[in-house]
Amino acid sequence: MGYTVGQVSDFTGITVRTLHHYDTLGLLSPGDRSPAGYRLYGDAGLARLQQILFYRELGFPLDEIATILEDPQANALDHLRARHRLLTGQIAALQRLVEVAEHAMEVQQTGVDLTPEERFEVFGEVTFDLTYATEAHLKWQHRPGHQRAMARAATHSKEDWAVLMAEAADWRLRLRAAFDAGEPADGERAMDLAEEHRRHLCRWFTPCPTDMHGRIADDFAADPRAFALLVPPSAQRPGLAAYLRTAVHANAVRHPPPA
Amino acid sequence: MGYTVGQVSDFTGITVRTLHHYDTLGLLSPGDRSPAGYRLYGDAGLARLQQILFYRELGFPLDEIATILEDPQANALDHLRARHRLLTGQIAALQRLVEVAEHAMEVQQTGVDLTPEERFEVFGEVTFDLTYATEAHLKWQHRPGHQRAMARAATHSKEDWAVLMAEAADWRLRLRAAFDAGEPADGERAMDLAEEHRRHLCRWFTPCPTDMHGRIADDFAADPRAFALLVPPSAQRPGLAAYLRTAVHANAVRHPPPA
DNA sequence: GTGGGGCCTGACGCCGGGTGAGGGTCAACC
DNA sequence: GGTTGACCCTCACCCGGCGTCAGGCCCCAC
Repeated sequence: MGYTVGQVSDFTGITVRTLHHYDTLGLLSPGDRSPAGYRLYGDAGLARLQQILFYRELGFPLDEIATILEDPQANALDHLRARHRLLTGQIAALQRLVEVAEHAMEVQQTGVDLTPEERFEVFGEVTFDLTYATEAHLKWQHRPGHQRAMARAATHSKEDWAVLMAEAADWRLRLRAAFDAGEPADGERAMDLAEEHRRHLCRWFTPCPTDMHGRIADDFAADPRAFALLVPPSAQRPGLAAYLRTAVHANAVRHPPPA
Repeated sequence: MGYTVGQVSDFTGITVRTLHHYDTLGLLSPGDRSPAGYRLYGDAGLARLQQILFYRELGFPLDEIATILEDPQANALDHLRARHRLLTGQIAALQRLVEVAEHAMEVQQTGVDLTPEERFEVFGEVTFDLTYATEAHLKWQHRPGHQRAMARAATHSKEDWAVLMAEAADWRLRLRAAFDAGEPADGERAMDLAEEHRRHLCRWFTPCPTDMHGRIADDFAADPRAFALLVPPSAQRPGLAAYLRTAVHANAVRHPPPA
């Protein structure tokens, strides 16, 4: 009379090892032992095991299950409430992560048709920092133009990217030359470069009125990681991002957005 | 030149031990060592660490992070997709658990105002199997009358429960007596007992027309755990649940529900 | 030179078991 | 009554992702 570990295992789907484990923990001890030392579980044991499995499913740690079951089930309610809070918290956390993963995937789509070698050819030193790009994506997702820019970027072919990046590289050289030559940030040459950048964005990513352009330049000046996507660190100068920002805003004043 | 573990720890919030761990795993090795053997991390190390933390947040195991980072980021997208599926799956599982927890809490509310001693006094041998009760709650939640019965049960005072359980105990004795005496299940005495049970439910839990009563009796006959809530195992007879079921259905025919 | 902080390596602990190794037990069949 | 194969026992190490000592070196300031 009494079920052996194997039988209990067959009934419940739980492994024999788990029964051993619960026995050594004192969580579920067999009611009896056969002369040969076999564990023998009675109906009470099975009932207790059901309870254990119930709480285990809800994610309770084993020792907490033990206290719930030892305690004459007075305050199971409190434990359940706590678990409920914990579970909903975990759900919220996971949902945030899902969102992050989705944005990361969207970011990763950029240039997805390129082979790794091509990607390296095209993006070169402007390495693709998934960490930051995803964060930025999350930050900017509600800003007008961002979705559109991402969508357009995803459709660029390898040749598009090559042309685009060549233009950008050339523009970078001229920006740095102006900066090094001491051209004033609100002077004509700097403003022309700002305007050129704005048109670059319009052509390749999204229509970019001067006010949007201003916000983008603000981001570049505020966050080095954002600026690094435009000008690789090795090609930067201290103050270059701020210089560009000033030029962009000056250009916006010179060339106000169409009404 | 290069940051020590403590400095990196300060920047990133990660612990020193974790840096050691990642070093021994080969996941993030310091670019250099000081003459004294101190680990020194450069900018490349910090960048890599950022990536690691990004993927770690998403729940990637460390070895998978290693392969993602070693691989020239070709198929990070595949990994992200897999992770996305996994995360959404986890969310769904947790939501099921939350539901279970909610129902368990509702069940546990029954007689919540009673102290453990009172609960024992009142429920006595009809022990409260949270496992089964929660399952039943989930199964029956969309059945009319169930919500109402739970709500009413939650408002019963200790005295209510005492009266209720005494009535039930008395009824159980008479049911068993009829069964033992060989009274036919569709005979008058059995039908009277069925009708008495129906009125008991009406009075204490929810208005219970004969068709609802029939479904309840079906459950008792189909699931021993359900029947155990009405008649404790020690007081049962083989076939008693089926006997009651027949009586209830016979009573429904004799006493059809008001149109 | 000495005190206090930071750094090193090495090793064990945690949770919920999985996965053996090495050996006894049980029922059935030859 | 011996063998086979399925079952059971205990003991003990293994996983991941670190936390947490323990024991000892390094470095700077007083």
